[in-house]
Amino acid sequence: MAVSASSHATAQARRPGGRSARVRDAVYTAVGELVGEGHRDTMTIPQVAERAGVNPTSVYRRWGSVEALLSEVAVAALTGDDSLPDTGTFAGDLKAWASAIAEDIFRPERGIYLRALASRGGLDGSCPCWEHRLRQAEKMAERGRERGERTPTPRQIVDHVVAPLYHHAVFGLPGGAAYAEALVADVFALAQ
Amino acid sequence: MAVSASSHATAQARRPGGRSARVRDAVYTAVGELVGEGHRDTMTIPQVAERAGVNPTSVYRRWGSVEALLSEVAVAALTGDDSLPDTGTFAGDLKAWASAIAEDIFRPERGIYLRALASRGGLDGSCPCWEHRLRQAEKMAERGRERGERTPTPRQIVDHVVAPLYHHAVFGLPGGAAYAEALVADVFALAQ
DNA sequence: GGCTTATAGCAACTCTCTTGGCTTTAGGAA
DNA sequence: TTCCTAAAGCCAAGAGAGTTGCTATAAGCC
Repeated sequence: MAVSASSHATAQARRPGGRSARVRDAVYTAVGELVGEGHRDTMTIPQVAERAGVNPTSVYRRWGSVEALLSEVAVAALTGDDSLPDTGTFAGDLKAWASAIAEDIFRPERGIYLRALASRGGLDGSCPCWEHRLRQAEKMAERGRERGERTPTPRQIVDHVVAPLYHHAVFGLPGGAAYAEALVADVFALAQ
Repeated sequence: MAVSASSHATAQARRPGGRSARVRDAVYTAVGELVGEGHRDTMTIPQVAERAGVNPTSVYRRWGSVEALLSEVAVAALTGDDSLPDTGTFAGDLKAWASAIAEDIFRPERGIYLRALASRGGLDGSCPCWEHRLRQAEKMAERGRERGERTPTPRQIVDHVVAPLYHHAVFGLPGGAAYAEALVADVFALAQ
């Protein structure tokens, strides 16, 4: 899946539809397409620029390097809208959430984006998608507690469910629904 | 710390001391030095070759790209000898082991190697250092069980201690002794 | 409607990575 | 010792990435 031209999750568009915004969208889309077609390793700025119908100079000036560009696109793609499941129980939510994450990040393209982010050490010493997951975990746990359920802490949830999943995805280790379930089962034991 | 010239953990030296081995060691050392001096991002093959006193062509032919070279050096560095603690109890072993890992991988250079490995998705779909950690976990758990202690499974140990540590190291998230201890405490709860 | 400024486009140039063909060297075997 | 072969060294050409100074354009504002 290419990154949609309308996903400007990170860049603060002064005015959507302005020239800068159009260029950025075209570039994001081009990157998404190239990655999707498996040219991640050979991708260069002139190439991206050509496909985006944009002058290479513009890309050089705005992003500087393929790595910087890629990780920006990665953040946009990885922090895109995903809804939090609401099954009525914390157990059900966590299970659904974990398997949704697993299904998402073990797709080849997601792996590429994840690795692009990883290879730069997140982004400025922190990782947007990690924060994102932490917030989701907080919300899930809070909902559970409001219902009177015992839940692990948000930190435990991300450390013991999200981190192993991401780790496996990043390092190309096997991972899938069964793996996610095992992790969830473990983390439940913590709340008992 | 530069990678020692005598660490050929990966390459199968036909005969240590042969010309190929010398070249490889010189190149490994050069990479280690350059990384240590903070030139990871600007490092090129001609640069490595020059510092190693080796012809660039040789490096191109043997490794093909900086990324491939770097990840090979990374594997050598990351799977180097580290001894398993033996404190007499599983709890002690695990605690010591986790904090040793944390202390190791949160050093900047280790992070670089880890990321180099991550950015290529491990190495051929699996990650040598992960296997390494799994084997260590197996050994620790086995020793504990032989003493009649209750232990988490090796899979639980790596998933819930090693994975979060590595994940934080790779993505530049904060992590240290306190973090490692929290993880260990969690994983103990699993064995109760 | 005209002005200001940030940003994109353009064109020419440099630079060095990368590759291919060939020669030379040195390990390992007979 | 002598030969065989895999791997390293050397040289030279080319290709394409990346840069820079300048101009043109169009948002945003008075």
